[in-house]
Amino acid sequence: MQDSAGTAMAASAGPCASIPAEHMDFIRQVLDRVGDKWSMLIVAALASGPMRYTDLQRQIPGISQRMLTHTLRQLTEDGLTSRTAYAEVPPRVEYALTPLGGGLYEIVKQLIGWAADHHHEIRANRS
Amino acid sequence: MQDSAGTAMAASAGPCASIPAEHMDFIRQVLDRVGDKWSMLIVAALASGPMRYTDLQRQIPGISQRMLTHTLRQLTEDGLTSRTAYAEVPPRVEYALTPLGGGLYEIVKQLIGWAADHHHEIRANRS
DNA sequence: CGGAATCCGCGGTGATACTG
DNA sequence: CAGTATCACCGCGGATTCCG
Repeated sequence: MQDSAGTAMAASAGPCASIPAEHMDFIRQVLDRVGDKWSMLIVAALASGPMRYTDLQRQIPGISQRMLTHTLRQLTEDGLTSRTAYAEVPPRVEYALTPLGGGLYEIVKQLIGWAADHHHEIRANRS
Repeated sequence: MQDSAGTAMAASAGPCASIPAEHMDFIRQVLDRVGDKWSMLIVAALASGPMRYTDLQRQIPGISQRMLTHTLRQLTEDGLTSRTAYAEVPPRVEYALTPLGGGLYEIVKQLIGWAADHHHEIRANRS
């Protein structure tokens, strides 16, 4: 189990520093899912509560219908989000974070926080 | 602003649930960098200490020279890694995590830990 | 309203060969 | 050893149109 605020990881070639070849596989899979263009944004948007399709579209500027549908389906297939369709008129579909997706959001939240804290340093280094 | 339904996140004190439009931009930039195919893997590999070019190639199975060079350059441009060339024969170049990169690794480490903990659930959901 | 289907460009990615 | 250069692929992702 990895310490939450690891201090001296450089000292030991521990469990995470050198990634075992067996772990590489699913790490890559998770990274590919999480690291695609929209997944994290959707997870972050859903963290404030269930949302409808068009709400997500408004919440995430620039996302196309194709990518919203596609990413939502992938996330739902992986059990990170849930899809609930109400057989009404007009039709209504709500997407929500599952407990699993909520766990991922905890990581995403930190990544977003880190980005907010350090993006100016990164920008400065780029110039 | 006359929002129709989404008053929930407008008043929420949540740090990240509703991402302000101004933040979207650099969040996307960080995600694009961090979420590409190899960056996190290189950061994780470098967390155990400085490494040479060929060491990284051995450590990260499947990465091509092109992508290793390319990603390393991007990371170095952003100040996440440092490049030190020793003018010797044979030439030796060492890459290392900067403090900024070390901070990112703390997040990456948690993401890897999360992946290790839950990848079996994700796999089960996919079937 | 909530999608599905189609077309298509761009760039991320790998393979290979060459260089200092 | 540590790259650079060039080519070619293919699939991500946007725009548009149509369906239940």
